[in-house]
Amino acid sequence: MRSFGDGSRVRLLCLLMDGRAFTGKELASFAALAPSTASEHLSHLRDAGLVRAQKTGRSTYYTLSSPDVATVLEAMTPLLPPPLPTTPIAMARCCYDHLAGDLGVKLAQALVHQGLLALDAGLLEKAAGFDAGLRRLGLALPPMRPALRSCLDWTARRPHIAGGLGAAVLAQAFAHGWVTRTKTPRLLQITPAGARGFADHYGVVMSP
Amino acid sequence: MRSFGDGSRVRLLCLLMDGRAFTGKELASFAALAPSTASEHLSHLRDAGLVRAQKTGRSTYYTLSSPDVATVLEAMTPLLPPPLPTTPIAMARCCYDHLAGDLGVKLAQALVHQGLLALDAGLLEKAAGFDAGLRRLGLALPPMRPALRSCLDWTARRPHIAGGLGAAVLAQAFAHGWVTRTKTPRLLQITPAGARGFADHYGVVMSP
DNA sequence: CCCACCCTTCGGGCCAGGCCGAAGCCTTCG
DNA sequence: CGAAGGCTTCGGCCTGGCCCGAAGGGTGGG
Repeated sequence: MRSFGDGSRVRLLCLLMDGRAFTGKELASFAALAPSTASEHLSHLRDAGLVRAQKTGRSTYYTLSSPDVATVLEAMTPLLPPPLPTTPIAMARCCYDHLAGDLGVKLAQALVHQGLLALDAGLLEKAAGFDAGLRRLGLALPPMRPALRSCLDWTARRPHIAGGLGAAVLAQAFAHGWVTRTKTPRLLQITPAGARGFADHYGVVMSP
Repeated sequence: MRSFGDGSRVRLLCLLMDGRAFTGKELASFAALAPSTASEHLSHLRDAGLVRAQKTGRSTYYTLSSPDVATVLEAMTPLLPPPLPTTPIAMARCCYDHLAGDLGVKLAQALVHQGLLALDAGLLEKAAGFDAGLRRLGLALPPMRPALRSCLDWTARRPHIAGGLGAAVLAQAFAHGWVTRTKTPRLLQITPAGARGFADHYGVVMSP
């Protein structure tokens, strides 16, 4: 519980929302902490069961231990008055394991337009064409996860797709090379192939 | 953010999950704090926008400022190893504005059985008979809220109904006198009329 | 084999802030 | 008008814990 009250720890957790595994050194430098301090925080988070540590060679890789942790962080963000300084061009971000940013919001709108999803009081829900749409788009949902969660975008304050569907969409985008990671955690770059892919598949056009 | 890291503040917020308004003195005694300490915490929480204070006569009544706050607390609970000491007989509790405990879990199962809801990977979702079921049961959804959220019960670890539907069910139960509040925050008593009402309306029978 | 690198542990400094009791202000009640 | 009850502010204590630098152990590269 104490983990969610400390700025540095929340910063570390937010970095891990990237979904990738990071080494202690990387996390320390991104979070602007001395390696020793970051190590202490990460040990604490590990003991609290919020992150998982995996030793590989001389590095230790940290990941969030469960989507539940990401859920808490997501739930907290609408309450933080300044939504944290974000990069100016946050067109495409990943949010733990799904797409966010402008791209995420527009994909959600596209799926509503295609009849897979519906908007109810600002939240996304399954619609009649859900299963048929999945097949048409070639999306495979991971098992053992809620198929759909609505997630509010940090900056745009509009819903995008989380849950199993969100993970499937992001996995598809990576598999097709539509997006690539950048040096900045969580920030994604849309490739030329992606611009075509998102347009053809989903009817989404990103403004320059 | 600091608000979610301090045990006393979280305790105060959890008390307000009752959904009712409490005075500062009540909150202080329930949270085992000196009135001055509780006052400081509550001022802090008010400044952070998490609770709302309303002065009435010589008392100040506090409530959670938005369902978003309850969402964070709910999201945090699966992560806390000991799910907080709960009352041994937690047959019926309210969880901010909806029913939880055994009664909440059983109501959710009943609505699944009646075809209003469906279970997907442990989470509740709308099903085909949703709208028809609402009319049959005489439930009116409040506007401007997500109709359905699945919420994990603290003790039973099984989903119950939150969101607008959860609020409607609880409101109906209060209106019909099926449940009454007790001295313990959040703990509800099922009335004899309630035992009949839940059985007739929902087909739910509470074991003694 | 030695060095470079990474992580962790230890010691110590330092400050935030949690906590309380006392005092002050306001409202209500007799 | 005085007394009582409730909330807040203030002062002061004190602990928890955040942070860092230095030292120690383990791993991989040259």
